[in-house]
Formats: sequence, C-alpha cells, structure tokens
Amino acid sequence: MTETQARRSPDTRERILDVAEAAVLEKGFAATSIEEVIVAVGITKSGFFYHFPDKGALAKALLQRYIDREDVLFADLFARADELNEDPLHGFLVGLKMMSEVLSDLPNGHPGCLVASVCYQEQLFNAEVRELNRMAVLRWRMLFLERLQRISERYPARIDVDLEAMADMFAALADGGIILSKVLRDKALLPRQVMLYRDFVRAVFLGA
Amino acid sequence: MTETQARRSPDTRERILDVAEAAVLEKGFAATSIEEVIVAVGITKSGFFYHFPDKGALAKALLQRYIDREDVLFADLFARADELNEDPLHGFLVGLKMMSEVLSDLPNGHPGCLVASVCYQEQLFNAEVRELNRMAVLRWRMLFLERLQRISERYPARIDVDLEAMADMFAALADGGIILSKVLRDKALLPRQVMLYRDFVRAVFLGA
DNA sequence: CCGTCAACTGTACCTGTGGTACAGTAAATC
DNA sequence: GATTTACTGTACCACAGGTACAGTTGACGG
Repeated sequence: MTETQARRSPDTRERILDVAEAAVLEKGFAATSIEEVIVAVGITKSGFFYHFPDKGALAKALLQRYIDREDVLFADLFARADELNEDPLHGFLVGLKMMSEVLSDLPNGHPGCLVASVCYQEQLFNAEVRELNRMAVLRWRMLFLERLQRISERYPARIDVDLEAMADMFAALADGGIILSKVLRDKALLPRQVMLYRDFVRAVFLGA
Repeated sequence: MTETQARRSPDTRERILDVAEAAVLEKGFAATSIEEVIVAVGITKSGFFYHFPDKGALAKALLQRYIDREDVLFADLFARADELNEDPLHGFLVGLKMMSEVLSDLPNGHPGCLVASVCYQEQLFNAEVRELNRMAVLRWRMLFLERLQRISERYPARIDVDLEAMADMFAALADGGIILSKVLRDKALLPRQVMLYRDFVRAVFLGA
C-alpha cells in the first residue's frame, strides 16, 4: 500500500540525483562522469544503469526535479508576499525583495541554473529535455505576466512597456545574472540585478 | 616581411575555428567532436593537433576570437551612434536601438553567446579561459558604466539606481535573453529585452 | 517457509573520443 | 640546396559511456 521501496539503502535514485546535481552545477554536465557519481553514492555502474537507461535520462531527471523545486519556491515565496500584502503591486515588490534575499543567502553563492546549464550543453537538441525546459520557462512567464496584468489594472503603467517582455525579463536577468556572477565570482551581482528589476517595476507602475 | 603563411590552403586554423564555432553554438562544446570538425575542414587529426595542443586550446581560441569580435562590434556601434548624436543619453539610446536591430537581423536567430556557453561547460574551471571571460565581462561593464556616468552628469537620475549594476544589466539581459530565445525558439525575445533595457534607461534619466 | 520481485553486484566486453608519438612529405622561403 | 612551415599517415593508448547478462540479497505476499 505505502511505497516502501527502500531495500538496501533509502532512495538510492534520489542520492544519485543529489550527487549529480552538485557536480553538474559545479563543473557542467559533460565534465561529470558516471564513475565519480557512483563512487560518491557507493554503488556500482550496474546500479546506476538500473535507475537510468543512459546519461541523458539522468539529465532529464535532474532537470525535472530542479524545475519542480523552483516552481514550488516561486509559488511559496509569492504566496507569502501576498499574505503580507493585499495590494498586487506591493505584494510583487515584497516578493522580489524576498527573492533577492533568497538568492544572496545561498551558502556558496547561488547554485547556478540547471535550465541554462542544460540549454548550453549538448542536451539542447534532445527533444524531450528541450520541451521540459520550454514548458518551465513558459510557466514562469505566465506566473509573472498574470501578476503584472493584475498590477496594471490598479496602477496604469506610466511607461509604455510590453508586459510579456517584462515578465520574461525576470528569468532573463536571473539566468544572465547567474552567468555574470559565476564569471566575475561576485555573489552579490545576482541579487543586485533582481533589485534593479524591482526598481524598474516600481518605475513603470509608480513613476520615478 | 608580409605574413604569407598560406601553404596548402589559406588559413586552415581560421577555418577550423569557423567550423568549430558554428558547431559549438549549435550543440555545445562537449558535443562537438574533433573528428567532425576535421572532416568538415578537410584535414587530418594530426593537422588539428598541429594547430591546437588540445581541445581546451580550441575553446580558448574560440572564446578569444569571439570576444575580440564582440568588442569591435560594441565599439563600432556606439561610435556610429555617437556620430549621429551629440548628447550622451540620446547617443546611448540610439546605440541600444541599433543593438536590438543587429540582434534581430541575424539570419538564423542570434548565434548564442560563447561566453555563456564556455561558462556552462567544463571549461569554467580552467583558469586561463575563466580569466579571459572575466576580463571581457569587466570591459563591457566599464564600457557601459562610463556611458551611464556621462549621462548622469547631464541628466540627474530620477530613480536612485546603482549605475554599476545597471551597466551589468545589459550583459545579464543579453545572456539571459539568448538562453530564453533558445529555449522558447523565439528570435524576437532577445531584441525585445534589449528594447526593454532601453526603456529602463530612459525612465531612469528622463522619467516616465 | 517458499517463491517472487525489486534492487542491486560482478564480470566481461565494445565503441567513440581525446590524445600521444613520431616518421614522412610538399611547398614556400632563405 | 637547406631549412622551415604546414601538414599527412600510421599506430597506439586511456577513459567514459554504454551493453549484456548472470548472480545475489533482502523484503513481501501467499
């Protein structure tokens, strides 16, 4: 009835994903060998291939888990912000502030974005993974677009901007900010970009 | 006296870079094999390793050439914009417009950013390549920061923003925009983000 | 208590890719 | 004519990503 699947060790599959995720975010997917993963997890190659048919399936599972977690994070964060604030604009602004704090409080800097990572690896032209990625980005667009539209109903935009582009802007800035943070090794860069986005949102709906 | 180095075929090294760049931007560095490159160029493996000690050196050369070209593109574009306009703000705004047009006019969409590509591949922790990347990003920061500072002297900012963050914002938006464009397969997304950045700049220095 | 099944281990083997080593060669240059 | 540059050709190696498949062990259901 209950899914008690733990035989030798609890959730080997999940532990593979944990180890692999850390390695991929640190040095990229291609540079992460199955060998090092199985050594760290303490299983054999056969054990790995029992859980994943090939390395591509690992990438897919990694991405899926990452996207699911991000979706929950986004939803939770804005839900909390909304609780604290009735007004859609101020709720959004509080949410962005919280987002900035979450991103700056991560221990060793932000982990990096698996969506971007997979995008820039060879997995881009794997149709399944590409579609997973696409859907995630479209969900983020909708999440932000809905909020921006609700805001614009109450606060007519003072600057004529494309709200869809503005919704995408957050994801673009986050992914780009992660890249710049990595390249410059400056943890503060990413949260600062989020705060700049917040400044822009405020300027659009409240003016200077 | 003159550098006539063309023996069999003109600039084999350059042709290797051309083929490799196209392949890397299409499917990533790891997925681009030396084999396919040499077949396309029409040389042997020995020929390849005559020009590059290893695949890492190819990555470095690729990145170097890409950065040099981008630097020239940026400089040319803003120089032209400045010629057309005395005012620093309007020169910058015209330059951004031109940038947006350049990015949307690329035949098969934008090529993708090699800086980001290399950042997300295993080459990130190769010290030499990492430093090359870092210096390029810092140059872009300075280029934009100088302009923003010159603008702010004549147009006091109406919104209290961090000019350095705003300088970085362009690079972040470009890299992030490329990722989103790739994932959503929407060519128009990147130029639209550049135009949004332009809207932001105008809002900061001119108000709504 | 016995059989089945999930979750592995162990061994062997194959392929492709990156890379090394080095000898030879054609054409330009001195 | 000698040297240098820009390669070709052959041979070989290591390692990562698999494939194939037989065997093992612990939990669960009957």
